[in-house]
Amino acid sequence: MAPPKISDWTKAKNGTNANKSPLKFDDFGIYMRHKQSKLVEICKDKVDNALPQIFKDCICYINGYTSPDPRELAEIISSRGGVSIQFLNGKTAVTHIIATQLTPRKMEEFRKCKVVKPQWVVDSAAAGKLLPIFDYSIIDLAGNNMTLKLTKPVQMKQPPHKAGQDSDNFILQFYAKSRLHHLSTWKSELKHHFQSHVTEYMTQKASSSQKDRQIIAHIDFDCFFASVSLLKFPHLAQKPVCVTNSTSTTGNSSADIASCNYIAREYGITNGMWLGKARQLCPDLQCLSYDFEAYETASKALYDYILNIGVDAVLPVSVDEVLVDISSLCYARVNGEVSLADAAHQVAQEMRQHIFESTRCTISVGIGPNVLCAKVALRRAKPDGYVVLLDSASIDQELGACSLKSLPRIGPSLSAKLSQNLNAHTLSDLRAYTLEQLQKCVGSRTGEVLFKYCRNEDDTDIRIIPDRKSVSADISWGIRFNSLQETENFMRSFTKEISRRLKEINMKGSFLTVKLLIRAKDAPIESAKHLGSGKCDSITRSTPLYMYTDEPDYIFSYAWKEVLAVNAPPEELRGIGLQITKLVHQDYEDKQQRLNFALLEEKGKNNKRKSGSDDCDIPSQIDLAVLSQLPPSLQEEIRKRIRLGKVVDAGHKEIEDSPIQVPSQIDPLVVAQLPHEIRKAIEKDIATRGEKCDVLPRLSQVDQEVFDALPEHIRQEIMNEYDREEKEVENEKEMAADTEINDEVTLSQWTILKEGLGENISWEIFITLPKSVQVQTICEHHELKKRHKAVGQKPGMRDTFAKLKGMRMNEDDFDNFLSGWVEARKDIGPDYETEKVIGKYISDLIDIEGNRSTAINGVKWLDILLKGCGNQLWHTTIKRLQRTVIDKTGCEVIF
DNA sequence: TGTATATCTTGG
DNA sequence: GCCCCCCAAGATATACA
Ligand SMILES: Nc1ccn([C@H]2C[C@H](O)[C@@H](COP(=O)(O)OP(=O)(O)OP(=O)(O)O)O2)c(=O)n1
Repeated sequence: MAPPKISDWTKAKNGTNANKSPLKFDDFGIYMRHKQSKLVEICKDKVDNALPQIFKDCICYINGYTSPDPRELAEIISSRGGVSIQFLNGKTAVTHIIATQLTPRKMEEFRKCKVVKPQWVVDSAAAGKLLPIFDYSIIDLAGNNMTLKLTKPVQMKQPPHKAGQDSDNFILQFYAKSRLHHLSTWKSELKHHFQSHVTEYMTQKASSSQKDRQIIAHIDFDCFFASVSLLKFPHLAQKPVCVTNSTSTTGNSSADIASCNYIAREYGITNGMWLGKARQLCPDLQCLSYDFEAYETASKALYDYILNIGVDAVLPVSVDEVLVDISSLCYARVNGEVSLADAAHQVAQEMRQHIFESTRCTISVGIGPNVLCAKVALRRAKPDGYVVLLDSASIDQELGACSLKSLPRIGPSLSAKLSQNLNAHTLSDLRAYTLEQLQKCVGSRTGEVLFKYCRNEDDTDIRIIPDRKSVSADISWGIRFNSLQETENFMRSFTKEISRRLKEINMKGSFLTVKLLIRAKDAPIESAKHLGSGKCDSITRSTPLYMYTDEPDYIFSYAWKEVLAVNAPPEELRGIGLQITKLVHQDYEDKQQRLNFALLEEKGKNNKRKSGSDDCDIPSQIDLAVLSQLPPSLQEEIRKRIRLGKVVDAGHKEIEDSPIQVPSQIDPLVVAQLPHEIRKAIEKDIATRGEKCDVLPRLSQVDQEVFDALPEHIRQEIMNEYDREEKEVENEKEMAADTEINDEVTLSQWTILKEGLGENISWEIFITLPKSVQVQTICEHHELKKRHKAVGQKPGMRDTFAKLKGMRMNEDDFDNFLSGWVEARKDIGPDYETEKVIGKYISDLIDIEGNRSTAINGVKWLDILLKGCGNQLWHTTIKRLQRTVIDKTGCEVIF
């Protein structure tokens, strides 16, 4: 089965498609029940003792469309002593499957049974005896499904795919059957979907719902997988059931139970428990198989509904679980008769009714003023109910009594810590501690969260769905390699998989982390769970990729290097993970590249002509490895500009040593958007040459619009670069004394130099350079700094800044200026130039005018303006400005 | 003090 | 056949300046 996909998740918004459920699940459910009861009737009434009871030992499952139709077939069978069922109850021993054709999936499922065509039933009845099934089999003797032969060969008896030998198929099959993989993938897709959706809503709704008290609803299907899987086996609904991969009916199975119904829970069975243990608790436990498609369908019904009622914000928690802001929805219903709580009750009831009608599964709803309270309310509501927790008395009561472990963000580890160190088991236990005590015990951030929890507060803002920061794949099941070759086979397939995932979301990354799970020394060779990982040591190694990439072979080359570096025996490997970070959207990259080359051409026209050469100014040497790691398009550009005759091979291993030439003037924008590691490499190269070249473009050279279009983490990185440069200028005086060169460059001088030249160049290499180059390099280092200093002194002013600087502003003017700045750039983030001017302005306010309060209040105002803003850049800016004020005033505790 | 990466924790 | 123990984010820890 292909990885799950929610490509056509609803795009309906309130209005157009309102109340129009695309599903007819309600009808479907009724239809199923009807059908089921009809069949029972048939079985009971139509037994006819006058007919030969040829089917008396047969239990036949009629699958899908048949001719004669299933009803008629059932009649033939039951009237002759047989049992026919139209629904598999999971584990009943069916003797015959009656089907015209089977999907590969079903084929797999029914491998053990006799699968025969409907005509077998008809002919046997006519003959008055069971005919041999041979002529009626839909499976030929070679083991191929005859009816499907034309499309795709079906492997009937193939042994399971091995991770190290048939890696592609192993990975495919593993993920197709992994519920945790489905769960994770669904969540990612849902989050992505609602990321764009929410922004549309929020722009209008933010202001109104921020003022009123927020109302959050936490919605969750009851025992989701179990409920949905039960739809097809309604006769088991009153029995203890669970959903699991295991097909065995007895024995000590190590299969996970994904979900069990509430009847099973009475026996102490829980989600995630092994089937073997659950059977000990309840021998009568019924097993259902996964039905991922049906889970998607039910989930879609829920999310469709949520969108159609026009909520203020949606935060998907899982495929079956969602947090929604229903503030507007509730407030709109409030009038003289209807209180806010009444409105919340109505909304919850309507939700529950609608979802049951459309899915035949029950949801529970918890409603509260924040996520914490909604979650607690949900717990009390389960199963099949709802709880509204809006008045402070009941909130106090419910939350205080809550066991810590049941609260969001408090898992086994944290709750153990709290119980051991603070002897706290409920929120009211925790109330006795100060913020500082809590932080000391569990860390600053978590301490703050707990402190707020105790006061029924929770800052979680469900409107913020941050950008994706990583893409990863893990497998820690079925990993059993006999040789390094098998490990390599797997890694090749696995890098293909991660590449596929990157391409699927149109992203590339520039940083790789490899995780290896290695059998722990005290763990047995074979884990308790069949082909499981058992207890392992985890080793992670990471490396830059030197370019934004989604290419499987390229990623493999680095991943494999890391795997080899760990040097673990292949036999001991139990799990492997790949993670790609420092992501960019492919769109960005394309756009930027086009932009940059347009700019390059422009520059060529304006600047290069007068130097008399349209070639690069100062050709020089660069490590070919560095060049080959640049994005292909950039490589091409460089080659064009230096007229490199032959094309550089992408496989840089063979040609590592041959030096090529590179222009010293690379477009600053191109440099600015390169991954940090590459910029460092170029810096290193150019600095080592001792040429006068400023790798990091001056700030004024960076086009603001282009800068804004860059992904956040890159903008952040560029800003950091400038920060670093600035600090160096400040330190220059102290360093100057150290860099007098006499006979030898000392190591201490080197450590200082290193910073400016790029960290990758080693002392050993530097010392081998000719003295003249060393001197030149160091001189260059100083030159570089002086120029940066000059830049810092005359930043390019725009009109607004001139105003800010020249005008004698009062506090309101300043605050208005800040408001305007935030309003214009709230989403794209601050521009550094304005930030610098503001920084200078507040410095001057304090230093020259002695006006501390305007400076302090201005920065505080900025903080208030950006409360709840998801853009990290703004928060970094605020921090920096706060730091400026703190430094200038010498007062640490203002903010 | 901060930044960058490694590791742990959480949740469904 | 047994069985399909994923994956992303946030916080803290650690290393280094
Ligand atoms: N260890 C787990 C926990 C959950 N799930 C899957 C199956 C669940 O049906 C689904 C939703 O998880 P919930 O925690 O919401 O649990 P249920 O919906 O099964 O039950 P409840 O009524 O307690 O929500 O996620 C799983 O595969 N393995």
